[in-house]
Amino acid sequence: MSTGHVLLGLLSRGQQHGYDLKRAHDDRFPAAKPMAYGQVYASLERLHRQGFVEPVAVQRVDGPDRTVYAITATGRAELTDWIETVETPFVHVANPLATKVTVALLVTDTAYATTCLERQRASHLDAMRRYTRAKTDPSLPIHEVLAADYAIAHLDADLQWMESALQRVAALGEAIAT
Amino acid sequence: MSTGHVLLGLLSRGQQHGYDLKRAHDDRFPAAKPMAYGQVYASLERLHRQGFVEPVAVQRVDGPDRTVYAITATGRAELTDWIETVETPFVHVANPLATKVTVALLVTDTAYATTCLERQRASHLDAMRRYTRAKTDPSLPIHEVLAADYAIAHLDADLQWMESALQRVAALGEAIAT
DNA sequence: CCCTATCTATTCACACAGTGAATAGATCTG
DNA sequence: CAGATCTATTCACTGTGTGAATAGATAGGG
Repeated sequence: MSTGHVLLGLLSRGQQHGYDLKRAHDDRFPAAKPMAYGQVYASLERLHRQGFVEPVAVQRVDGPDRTVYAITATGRAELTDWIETVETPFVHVANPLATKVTVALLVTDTAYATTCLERQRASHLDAMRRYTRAKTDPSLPIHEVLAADYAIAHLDADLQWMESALQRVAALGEAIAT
Repeated sequence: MSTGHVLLGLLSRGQQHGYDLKRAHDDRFPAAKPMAYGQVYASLERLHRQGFVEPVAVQRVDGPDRTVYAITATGRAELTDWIETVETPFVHVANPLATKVTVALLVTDTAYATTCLERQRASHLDAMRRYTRAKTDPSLPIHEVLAADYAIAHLDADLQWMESALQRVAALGEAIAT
């Protein structure tokens, strides 16, 4: 539950209510997808149920009620634990490109799968160019630079995989036909 | 709904019931996470509700009832549509490594975040070595080869990103402190 | 002055995705 | 013939996320 941990991280800097948490998130993680309000309150409820977070006040200032939450000692422990845990990459390799190629081979033939892969490669190359160009802007904030770095590196990884896959589509097709 | 499309793909080869679909999936996607039975039946129900799939028979041969499903014309259309749709990569860049680094910087300081990143790097290097070694086995089935290729390419991408990030942790920390 | 638009803050109903255990008939094996 | 195993499905539950609805407060414009 990454969103939960992100909220805990934000709360570690001081108590806040849901609305502000959403805005703090979108502010501090500008490259990430904006958090929906519903998501924030649902996550807070889960965190509360787990004892990681506690409502400390209900204020009514300039508007509707706001419930202010604070991180608990347990929550802090959970948070540092999460930060210190090394993410184990790829227990099972979830490869959406391979999934689609395999399904394409199930449904039709090698030529078709090849075409789809090639179109996907073109799209990736295009995205790659966009991110590379974006990075030339010297005023780009650091978050965006790192986001672009990440995108470029992984687009390149996908491209490498697609090259490798294109060379083996025929063999894959045979493996599937049997 | 990738699982739904995979099921449609399997059904495009001929009608089947849930139990066999699960086994066909695990067979044809050996690198993927095995599908839980519950997931299969739930997905079939969703596909049915959407008109992509239809129960065509209830057999009772050598055991309990089995409901056989077949793909519909609509389902076939949906399937080829999905296959032909190019996946748009990274509308929003979801970068779990960056998320954790940012949260680490919110909670503590640059040195701490650096340590976490370095440990993550070590773990990635280790995984990289494992997959590289696995690939030396000449009898490795093609699915596994492609899975290893994918894993290696993306582990490398992560490693590249981590190098880049390590050089900028200080700057990131400052951006966050403000 | 009041009407509407906007901002603040939360809630609700809903959908999808996935897990683990339960159920239950049939067959095999000692 | 008792228990294990295989076949096939269902159930209750959790987590995650979306979009719309609700509702109070305030600011600006005709």
